[in-house]
Amino acid sequence: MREPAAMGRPREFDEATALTAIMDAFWAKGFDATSLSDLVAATGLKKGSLYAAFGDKRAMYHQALALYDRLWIDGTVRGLTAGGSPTARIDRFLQSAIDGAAGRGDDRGCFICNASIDQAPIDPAAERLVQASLDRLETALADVVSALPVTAERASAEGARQQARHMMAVYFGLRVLGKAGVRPEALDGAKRAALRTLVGG
Amino acid sequence: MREPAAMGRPREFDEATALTAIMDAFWAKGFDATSLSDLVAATGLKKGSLYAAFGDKRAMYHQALALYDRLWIDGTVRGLTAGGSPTARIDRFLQSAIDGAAGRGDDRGCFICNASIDQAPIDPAAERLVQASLDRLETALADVVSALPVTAERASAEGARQQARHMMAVYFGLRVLGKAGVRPEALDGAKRAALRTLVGG
DNA sequence: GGACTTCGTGACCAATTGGTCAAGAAGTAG
DNA sequence: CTACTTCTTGACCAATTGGTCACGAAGTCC
Repeated sequence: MREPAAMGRPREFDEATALTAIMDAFWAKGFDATSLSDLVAATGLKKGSLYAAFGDKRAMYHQALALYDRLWIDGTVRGLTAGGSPTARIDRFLQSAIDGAAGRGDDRGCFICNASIDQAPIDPAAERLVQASLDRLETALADVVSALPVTAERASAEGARQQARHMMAVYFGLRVLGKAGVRPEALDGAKRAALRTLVGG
Repeated sequence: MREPAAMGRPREFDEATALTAIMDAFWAKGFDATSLSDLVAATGLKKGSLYAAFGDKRAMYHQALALYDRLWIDGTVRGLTAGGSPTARIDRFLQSAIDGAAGRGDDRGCFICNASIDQAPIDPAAERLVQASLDRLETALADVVSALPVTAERASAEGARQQARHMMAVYFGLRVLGKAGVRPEALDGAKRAALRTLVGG
């Protein structure tokens, strides 16, 4: 945590922006399909600098996941804790999965979702990072669900947790279907059916 | 479609079992992480034979996806069209996503789900194959939903479609969460909350 | 100024990647 | 048996993979 120090030659590039570029690369193509040359191209740095600053490829991936958590999960959690009725917040949450999908331009989906599929099962450190993000999402969702009008079903904390996890599943399901190229209108139908769940008793 | 013919030296291996081995390999590790050597090891064949019989790596992947559709999606669709009440069938459907997950041994998840994430966005042929499987699942699910007691919500065919897509999303969401290592009990809670959706009016 | 430390660069590395091909083996048709 | 066709095998290929390292450049500290 020593800010000053820094003896010798100072770094010429900004680590934060470099890591953002790394995150974008991994996010877009996944761990295996992203080569060192991709990372070099994305950051504009040379391999040597990359290794000196971030460690090997796996370490870069982990730091990219952590950065995603700070940049995007943070934002999502904030979006869930404020702004409109509980239902509206959950609607926005699910809608973000639809917008990020087939809508042209951004077909990267959700980095956490991608990492769950291809790295979590074979990389314990990646799994831990993913789980941390999932936990934060689930907690935020549980809070929103608890703020909904009370029903028999969600009278207990456990019932609210279950509904929160249900919404998580819908969210990631929409992400998968979006990546598969399912039309946005179809995703919207799924979303509406899922939301209808929350109102009734 | 000529069964007889076969001039010259006959093949020494069974193409069907070889393709099954290929499918298992791609299913377990994804397209990028599965190397030709992996395929050679999985099938017991030499590279030359593999290429002669199935084409290049991408072609093998496509055939693996098609085989998965025949072997597993077929089975899932059958499980949805018979055996128990509509609710019980959907329960079984969702439960299969939970069983195939954190339960030790099989952490391959669902091949279609994996392919949606890593190949569908960059391989049009893979996307088509995935979509075909998704369509079959959705149709089967819509039929089951229509067999449920009628409610205002699913009075229309469109309403039933939406609920079917909702269940699809939950299914794939459970697959993702399962790959991320979420505990089976937590997945079960999400499943129960999702199923409760279907009963009420 | 000099001593010291860190950084950037490009050359270099072994291993693996997906893929091809010639030659011999093993069949079938007449 | 001969002619022909297909299959199997292993050697071979260029390109790329992730990763290292020595050396000169560029700073800080006294």
